Amino acid sequence: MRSDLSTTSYALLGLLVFDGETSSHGLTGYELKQRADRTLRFYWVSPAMSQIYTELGRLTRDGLAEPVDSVRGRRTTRRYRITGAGRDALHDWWGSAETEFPTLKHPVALRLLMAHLRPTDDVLGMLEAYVRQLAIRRSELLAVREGLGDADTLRFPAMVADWGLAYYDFEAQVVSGLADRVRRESSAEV
Amino acid sequence: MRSDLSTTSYALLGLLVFDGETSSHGLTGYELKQRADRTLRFYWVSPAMSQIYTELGRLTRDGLAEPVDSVRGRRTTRRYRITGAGRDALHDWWGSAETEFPTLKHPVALRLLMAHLRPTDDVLGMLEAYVRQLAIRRSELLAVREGLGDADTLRFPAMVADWGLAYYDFEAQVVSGLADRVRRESSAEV
DNA sequence: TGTAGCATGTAAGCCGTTACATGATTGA
DNA sequence: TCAATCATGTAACGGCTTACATGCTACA
Repeated sequence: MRSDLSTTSYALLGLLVFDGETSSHGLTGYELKQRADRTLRFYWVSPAMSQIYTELGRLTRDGLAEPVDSVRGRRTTRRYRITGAGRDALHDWWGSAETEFPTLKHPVALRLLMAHLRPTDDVLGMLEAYVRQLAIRRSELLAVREGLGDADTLRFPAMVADWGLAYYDFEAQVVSGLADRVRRESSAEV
Repeated sequence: MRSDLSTTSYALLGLLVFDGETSSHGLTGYELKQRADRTLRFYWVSPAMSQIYTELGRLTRDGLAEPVDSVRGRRTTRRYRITGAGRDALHDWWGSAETEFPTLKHPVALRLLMAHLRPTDDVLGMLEAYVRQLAIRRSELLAVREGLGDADTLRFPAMVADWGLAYYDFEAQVVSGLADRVRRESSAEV
């Protein structure tokens, strides 16, 4: 019953709580990974499969989730549901632990910092590649957003998705501007 | 001479290359940590002291940095400089390894996702606390930006800092908007 | 019949943190 | 003289990834 979980544990518990509200009979580890890939990925992390199973084991040990084995053919799959204790733990975590400041690991910014090491074309190439990646991410997130619709139960996930879309737009705009700045300053030289 | 370093290693090597360009006699681990706190922190991570020393040991073993012991009083401090091989390794890394997409760990977004678990005031309190933290971060980064000035040698670090400032402004604006949305939607209920 | 996707786990190992341990120097 | 800051490291451990291992099911 000891509950001193990592934030990632609570994130997974959060996915289980949403599932619990739609009267399903729970999620397999595999399904949980898919949900994480669709949502958590954009503003937290999507843990590896092995990590998912490890966390489900821990949540079960702590009584925060419960497994139900269901047999289908000669195969037994294990579905997990959040428990009452799990709901309580999630609720408490939300309110108690102070909310840490976001952590950003930004390889593009890191490389740009040292861009004087490389010719201008390399720098522009990297920035343009990032803008292309942003467009892909944005379209993936847009699909998620559209899947959420305007249902009241999903208003907060929808807000988070909107936030993410705005963020990708912001990044694309800033990076395009930086690329212009690099182009201008390099042609001004000689 | 084996060089298969983590991105954090290259980030530190990047700090050493900047230092090398200003004809200093190198940096101590302690000073390197201070530089990381002023710059890397905002878009990568600022490693723990113990990590800094570990990385410096590795860079030295690989011939990418070299230590120079200087005695002052009864105290010997060890200053590190980047080597030619270190410069080459950094240059190669910049161009070779494909630039990964940024990773965001955003506890505010994560909590907002599950905001239906808590009363409106808790949600607003969290969002407002984040806006306050953003203002503090912004002012810290602004001080860094002003310290960079308009020198041509520091134009890329300046670009990155400008980007960061714009990002903090974006976040503050979006989160304020979300708070308004939460307020409106909660007063509309009953 | 074969392959892609569903499904579940263990083992090894990296990266990074906190805790621990130690001591010198500077300045109030 | 006392506290803050400078300075350097080791040990233990947590979180997470990749690699490894295994097998079922649906469908082309």
